[in-house]
Amino acid sequence: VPSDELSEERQSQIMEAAIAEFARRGFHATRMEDIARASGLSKGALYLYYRGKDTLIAAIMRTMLAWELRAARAAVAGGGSATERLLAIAAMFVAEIERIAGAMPILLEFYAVAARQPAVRASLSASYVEFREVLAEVVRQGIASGEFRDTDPGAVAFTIIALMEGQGLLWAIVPQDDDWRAHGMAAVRLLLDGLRAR
Amino acid sequence: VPSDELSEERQSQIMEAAIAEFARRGFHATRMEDIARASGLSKGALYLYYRGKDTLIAAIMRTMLAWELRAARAAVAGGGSATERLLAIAAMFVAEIERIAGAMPILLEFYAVAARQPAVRASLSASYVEFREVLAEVVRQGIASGEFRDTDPGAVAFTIIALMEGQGLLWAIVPQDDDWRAHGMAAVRLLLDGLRAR
Amino acid sequence: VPSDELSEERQSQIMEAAIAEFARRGFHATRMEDIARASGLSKGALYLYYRGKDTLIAAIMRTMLAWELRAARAAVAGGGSATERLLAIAAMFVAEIERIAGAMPILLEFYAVAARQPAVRASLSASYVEFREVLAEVVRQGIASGEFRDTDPGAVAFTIIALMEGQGLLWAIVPQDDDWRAHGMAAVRLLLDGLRAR
Amino acid sequence: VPSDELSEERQSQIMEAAIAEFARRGFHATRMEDIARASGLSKGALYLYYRGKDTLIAAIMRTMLAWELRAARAAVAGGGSATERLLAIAAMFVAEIERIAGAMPILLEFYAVAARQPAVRASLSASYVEFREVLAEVVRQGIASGEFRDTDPGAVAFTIIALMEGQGLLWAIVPQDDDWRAHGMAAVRLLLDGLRAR
DNA sequence: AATGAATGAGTATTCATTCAT
DNA sequence: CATGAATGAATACTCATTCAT
Repeated sequence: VPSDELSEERQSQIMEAAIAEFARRGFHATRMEDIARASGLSKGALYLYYRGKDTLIAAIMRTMLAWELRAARAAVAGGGSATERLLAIAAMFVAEIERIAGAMPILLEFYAVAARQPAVRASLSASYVEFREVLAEVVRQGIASGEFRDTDPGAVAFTIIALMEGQGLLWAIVPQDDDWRAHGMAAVRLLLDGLRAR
Repeated sequence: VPSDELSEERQSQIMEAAIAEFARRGFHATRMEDIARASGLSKGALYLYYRGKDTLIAAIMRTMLAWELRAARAAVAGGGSATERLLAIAAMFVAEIERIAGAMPILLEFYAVAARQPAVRASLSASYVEFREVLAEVVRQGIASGEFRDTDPGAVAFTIIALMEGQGLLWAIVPQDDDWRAHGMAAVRLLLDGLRAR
Repeated sequence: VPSDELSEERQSQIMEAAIAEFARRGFHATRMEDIARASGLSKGALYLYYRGKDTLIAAIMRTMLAWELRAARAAVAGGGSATERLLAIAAMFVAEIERIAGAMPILLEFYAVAARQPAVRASLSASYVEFREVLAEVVRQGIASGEFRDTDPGAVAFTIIALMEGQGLLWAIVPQDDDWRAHGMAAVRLLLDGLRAR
Repeated sequence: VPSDELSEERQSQIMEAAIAEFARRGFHATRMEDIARASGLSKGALYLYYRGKDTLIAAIMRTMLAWELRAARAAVAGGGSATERLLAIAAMFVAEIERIAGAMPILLEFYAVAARQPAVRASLSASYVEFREVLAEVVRQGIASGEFRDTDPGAVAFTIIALMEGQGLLWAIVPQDDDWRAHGMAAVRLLLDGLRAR
């Protein structure tokens, strides 16, 4: 089990190849040999860096989750009014979906796995809670500043996340709608309209 | 190759067992023998009524899709104002999610499959389009009656569907939140608030 | 287990269908259901008249063997000189091969089975011995009458049979040669020339 | 997918085991696991060197065909009169049959397969034509040298081949006759007697 | 560290046979 | 006699994983 800091390059080399192959064929239909070939390494080398296929899948899940969280925090960190920050998050989400377009099927398989494996579900759930808290805080600030009317911040956060996730889902299934980007943002504006103090 | 009207009872007998097993273990981890045992039939009998595992999965997908569509149409068919009818749809959706609670993991695997198989994606996509049209029509009526302000009906319909799907997704992943039902309806009310003419 | 004399018509009904199917697909690739369909009976009925697939195959073998033997005896029974009678046998053989053309692949599978199963080989062997004796007797008469020179009748009989069987084999494999019939008879004439007293 | 020159040793290792098992039990009754055990390799290794059972069978057929052709050419290549060379071929054939004694049932199954599969039949047919041409040429030389009387060389070649094949067939079926070797050669001498110029 | 040949557990599917009606 | 739904044993093939080199 190599541990050189430098050869963790191997790990991402493998993960990159794995993501590509998993996206193309799915977790189950992708053989370790496919990943080996795509990574330019040997089958045996894969097991030098990951304990096995399941471990590799789990590592990918962790990584993708980290990406999303990082992006979300970055969006919230930006300044501006509560409305502006929520819009920024929405925009980030839409952009993120487009960025990992090819890997989207993996996300869906990820969810499918999570729905069944408590351990996987737990980490996903944790990051959801964290994300929800981030959003709720923004909403809370909006209410405090008189920008939003008085509503349950948790419910609003839940709604936004559900909306974003649902958009990602539809995007993966429905034939690429040109209106996709517009619809995504329009959806959030509708929400914000409902939220605005009158 | 039995084809008696009466023995289509076998088909649902098998499908019922298959849904339970698939939900518990997933498409791949479920062996035909598991389904046989759960259905009280023999392995061979399964193949008397379904050409194979894939065919069985496809049949389940079709059936679940049909359930959803039927429920949606029923909800819209109810009378009342546009707002009332959209709320009815939302309530139906929440109820439906609870009804098929155990089968939810199947839906996620269903999406995962759809994201990769054009044929599956096509039917799912078609039912999405149909559903969107149903919702858009309600929105259009709401606008005509002065109940809603003037917005893009298609965008609103897209938003509602995304919201519903996202809720289902979160529901499957996040530890059963007691606020689930409340959140789900609150989310739609937020939307309707944003939609209401002022 | 029906035993009416009349319903042994069923047996030939089944055997006829079985021969056709076996010839088309081979012993192994033919399913009992194929035979049932071809015979116009139900799968269960087959087992009313034959204990099983193997029994049916054995019955077919017995029947085909009986055909050949009957034809051989008929040919020898005809009058004429030894040469004429041997030619008659050869002609009969050629005709027989053409008659059962469609069933020829069955004969080859028959041999393949016989080469491995002692019981099957035994009956085939017995009929070979009998046939050889019939031929040897004709040769013996030819020698006694001064028509043939003095040779080992058994060796000649063996030769003729080998020649006939070999012709059948080649006929089944080699693209239908138009010269087939001519070659077959020419071969025997060559033999008879070698046999003739000088 | 090993391809080293060295590890084609594996291929013959497997083929050798397969021939033994196929001869004992037949193509169909032999399971891949039987071959694996007999070869001292694992089931998986078999598929490393042959795409599957059918491929393995086809390879064996090709190999056995090549053996026969090589032996035939070698026999013809020997010098001597036409009569001597034809006798050499016959002797070679008899020897060859004895050499592959254990594999004879495979040859019969081979023929059974060939009678049904055009592709297999084609290669067998091609080698038959080639062999026939080799023999016909010897006969032609014998006629030219005045050793044989004037006959159709093709018919003679056909006759010899049929005789040889028929002998092999009988040998596989009939209880091992001690006279076998004598009969085989006697049969050819009869033919040559018929052929000799007078 | 890396390789890739070897392993063998795991499973969908087929089909001869049975038996309740 | 006849049916055909039901059974379950049997098997080719795949692929994650290991380990000698």
